[in-house]
Amino acid sequence: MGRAPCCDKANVKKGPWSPEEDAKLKSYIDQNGTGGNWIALPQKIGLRRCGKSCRLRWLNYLRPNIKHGGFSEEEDNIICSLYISIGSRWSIIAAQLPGRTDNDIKNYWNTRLKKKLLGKQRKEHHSRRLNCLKQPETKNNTIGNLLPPDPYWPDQSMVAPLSTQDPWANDHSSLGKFLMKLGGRFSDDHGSGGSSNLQCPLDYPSTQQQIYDNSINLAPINCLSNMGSQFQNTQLDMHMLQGGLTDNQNLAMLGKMVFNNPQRLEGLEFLYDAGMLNDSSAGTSSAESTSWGDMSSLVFPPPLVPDYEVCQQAMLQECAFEEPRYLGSQ
DNA sequence: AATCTTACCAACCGCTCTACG
DNA sequence: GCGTAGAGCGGTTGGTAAGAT
Repeated sequence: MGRAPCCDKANVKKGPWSPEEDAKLKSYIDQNGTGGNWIALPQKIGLRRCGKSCRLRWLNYLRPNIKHGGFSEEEDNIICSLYISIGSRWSIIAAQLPGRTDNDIKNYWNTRLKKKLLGKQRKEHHSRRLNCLKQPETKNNTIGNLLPPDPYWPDQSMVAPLSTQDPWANDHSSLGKFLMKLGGRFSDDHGSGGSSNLQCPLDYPSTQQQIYDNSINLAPINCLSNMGSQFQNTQLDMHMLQGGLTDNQNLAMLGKMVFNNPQRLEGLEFLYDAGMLNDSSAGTSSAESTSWGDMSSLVFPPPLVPDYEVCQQAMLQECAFEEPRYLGSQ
C-alpha cells in the first residue's frame, strides 16, 4: 500500500514543456501567484500537467531572475566549499547563490565541477609524486608528529590549520552567522527533545531571531531540519558560537564536526579515488599538505583538529566508516 | 555521411517533512 | 496522537546536441 499518487498519471502530460505551456503557467502565476496549492493549479489554468511538474518548471525555469549556465569562478568556489562542508544539500547551496536553482547546481556539480576538480587534483597529485621522488620529505606537521604512522589515518592535509587568508579564520562571527544561516541545528540529539537540539537559540534577542527567520527564508525549512542528522555525532551547539567557548574552541569543535561528518565523505569518493583526501602511501609530508592547501582555496575552512583526542576520535569514526573502501581498494 | 560515445540538462520519481483536520 | 495532503528535496533517468571515430 503506497500513498495515493498526487495526480492522475494517465491524464497528465509528461516530457518537455512547450512554449505555450510555459506561457500559460507564467502568466497565471504572475497574475495570481501560486495560490499555495500546486496540485490544484494545473486544473485552474487548463494544463494537463502534474502539480509537482508545474512547481518544478516554475522554480527551475520560469521564475524571474533565474540564471542558467555560465557559472563564475566565485560560484564554483562557493559550491565546492559548501559541498564539502554540508554535502549534497543543493537547496542550501542554491540559497547562497542568487539566481541559481538547486537543480542547476546539482547538474553543474555532477557533470562538470566534480570532473574539473578531479582533473586538477589528478594532475597536481601526479606532479607532487614526482617531486616526492626527487626530494626527501620533511615532517613539520604538528599532528603528523603526534601520531604513529597509520595507513588508515586520514591525510594530514585534512587537518591543516586554517589559512589566515580564509575569511572565516579571521571572522568568527561571520562563521557563526553562516552556520546560523545554514540552519543552526547542529546537535547529537536527533530530535528527541533534548535541550541541545537547537533550532534557534531560545535566548536569542528578537532582532537576531529576525535575522534567523530571514535566513530561514533563504533555505527551505524542512531542508534545514535535516541538518540535525547531517551533523550527527558532534557536540557542536550554536551557543558555542555566541560566546560559550573561545574562538579556538569553537573552531576546534567546528573542525571536529566537519571532520566527523559522514556526509562529507559521501559523494567525495572521487576525491579518495584520486588520492586526495586519504593517500596513506604519500605519507604526511608538508608537500602533501599542499594537496589540501590547493583544495582549500576552493573549499570551506579546512577542519581544525587541535588535539590528539579529537584526532583519535575522528580517526576511529573515519576508519569505521571507510573500512570497506580501504579493503576494496587494496 | 553514418554511427557511436560523451556531455549536458530538463524533468521525473520517490522519499521525507510539515501542516492541518 | 494519528492519518492525510501538499510541499520540497535529492537522486536518477531520458532526450538531445556535440564531438569522435
